[in-house]
Amino acid sequence: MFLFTDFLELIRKEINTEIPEVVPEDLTMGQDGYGDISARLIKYLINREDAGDACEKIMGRVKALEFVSEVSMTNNYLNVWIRPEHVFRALKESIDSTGMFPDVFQEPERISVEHTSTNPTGPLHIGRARNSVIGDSLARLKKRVGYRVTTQYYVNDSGKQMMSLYFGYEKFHKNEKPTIPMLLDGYIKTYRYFEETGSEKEVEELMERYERNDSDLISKVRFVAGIMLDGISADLATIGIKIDEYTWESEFIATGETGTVMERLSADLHEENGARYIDIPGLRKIYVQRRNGTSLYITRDIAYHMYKFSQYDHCTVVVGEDHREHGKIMKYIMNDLLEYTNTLSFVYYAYVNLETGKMSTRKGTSIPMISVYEKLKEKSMEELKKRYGDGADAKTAEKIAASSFRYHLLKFNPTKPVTFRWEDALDFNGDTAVSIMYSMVRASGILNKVSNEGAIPNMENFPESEKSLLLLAYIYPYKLMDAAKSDKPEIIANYAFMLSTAFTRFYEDVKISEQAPEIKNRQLETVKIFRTIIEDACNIIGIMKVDKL
RNA sequence: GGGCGCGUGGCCAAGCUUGGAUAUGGCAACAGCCUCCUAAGCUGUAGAUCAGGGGUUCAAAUCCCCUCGCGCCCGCCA
Repeated sequence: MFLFTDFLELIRKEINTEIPEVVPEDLTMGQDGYGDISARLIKYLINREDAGDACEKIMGRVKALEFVSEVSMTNNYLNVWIRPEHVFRALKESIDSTGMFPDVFQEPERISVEHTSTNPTGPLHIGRARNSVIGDSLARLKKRVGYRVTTQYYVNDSGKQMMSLYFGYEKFHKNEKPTIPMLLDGYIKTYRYFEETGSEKEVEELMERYERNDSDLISKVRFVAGIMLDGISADLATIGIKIDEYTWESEFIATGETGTVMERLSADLHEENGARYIDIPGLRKIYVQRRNGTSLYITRDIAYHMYKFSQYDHCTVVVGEDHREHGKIMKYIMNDLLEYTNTLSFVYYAYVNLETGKMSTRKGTSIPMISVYEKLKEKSMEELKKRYGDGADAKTAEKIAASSFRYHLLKFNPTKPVTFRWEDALDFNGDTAVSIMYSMVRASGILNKVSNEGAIPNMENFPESEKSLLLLAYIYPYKLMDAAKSDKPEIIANYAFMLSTAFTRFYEDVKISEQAPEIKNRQLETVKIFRTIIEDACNIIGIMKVDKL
């Protein structure tokens, strides 16, 4: 996966000669105020008679490592101080030779990340955008650690909501040239019409025709859905998200794949009044075919996953928390019933609420992602004008808007419900994309304005602020591995903010342009290291690079 | 009713997977810092019964049980 000098492993090897049970998780770096690296040995030492002896030996061995300057043993923790020049060199060598830290090599696994997959019944709203932001960052993260990644959007064009969209167009706007606002209007009116008439019969009929593979209807529905979908893709593009593959759910009906699903599941099928279901241990009956022989959502989703498994070794799906049970069922069906060895994982997120309550496209209470983006752009432009007057750059405002939007939705643990507040979304201070971008701009400013005078860099006298920055930069590979392993892109978002803060402290602490040439040259390299890593991390979480702020 | 998720300073979060040394940040508040590589920044002060109770352990924000509060799911919908 990664190729880099692993100081933690080198220390662990020395510890293992005395305490073989110590695992990588027992060592932490730069996480607390004790040593640069700390090894938690208490649980191995507590019942050991020769603990003192073992510690003495470990300290001697670790101290002898070339990159270690000091060791101590406090409260059964081994604290190790690192010579910053070794960290500096490890970072610099990687960046000089490969342009990145850590260096990566390609993994053989092919991974699919499915995200967004919203019914194309309206523009992307901020709730769904949370899905997109998480999914896209996850895909970028998996790519960064070496996987071959494809992003996917599963277009649900065969359910009640899609039929309602089509029905709304036919009933309220027939023969007009369809546009997104018009379709949305028809959709909202349709739901009101259902409420007034107390019947959804017309749409149910359409659903049945659709299920029966009525090609004329399918092409008409697809046409209407396609207009909405183009709008969604355009919305996604404004925040830097491109989806590699769109798969239409109706395909699986048209090609007969849902029939294949029934065949493959035949050994596990039960029948009730002509409908078919499977039993999931500890759960209710899960119906996979209606009495009238048509397929259900889960049937088509199984067909979709059979397709995905034919192309990818691992599939990750980002879905709302209301799909938790569905996810569990899918895993059981794919791995236990259909006996696939491909792996399937789900990332669940809680919905975005408004202070006034829930969002709903059909009730017209959702906030479109694009309107938040526009407001962000507007506010960025105001701020830029304060600084540059007429020289304010609209492209920069767009990048600020896209980055801020993404960061705002990504930085929190997806399991926590978030309440969208305009004042928070439009804040550019503190833990925000802008302050991270600002640190990059400052780094670039230094590199552009302060020149290297050719002296041999001094490898001593690292100020604390520089050392902290280097140590934090150095733990990037661990953060990447941690985030990729646990499907948590927010770890990278939190890290990016920490790293940018460490840089800003260094920046405030040391005036690089005024340093002696041999210090200055080293510190310019430190800035370059920071810029390389922060750009790398920002690329994963979708924060864009700007020249000026 | 059953299942799942969440509960950390006034507000918003990190930490929980793998129990261990002073619970980490941001916003808001207060006090400072721009003739100096961009102050959308930095420094400092104040602010926490880690929802409550019980248990396991030498050690619990972290693991287990119970209670409370909030959210989600429990369809031949998607």
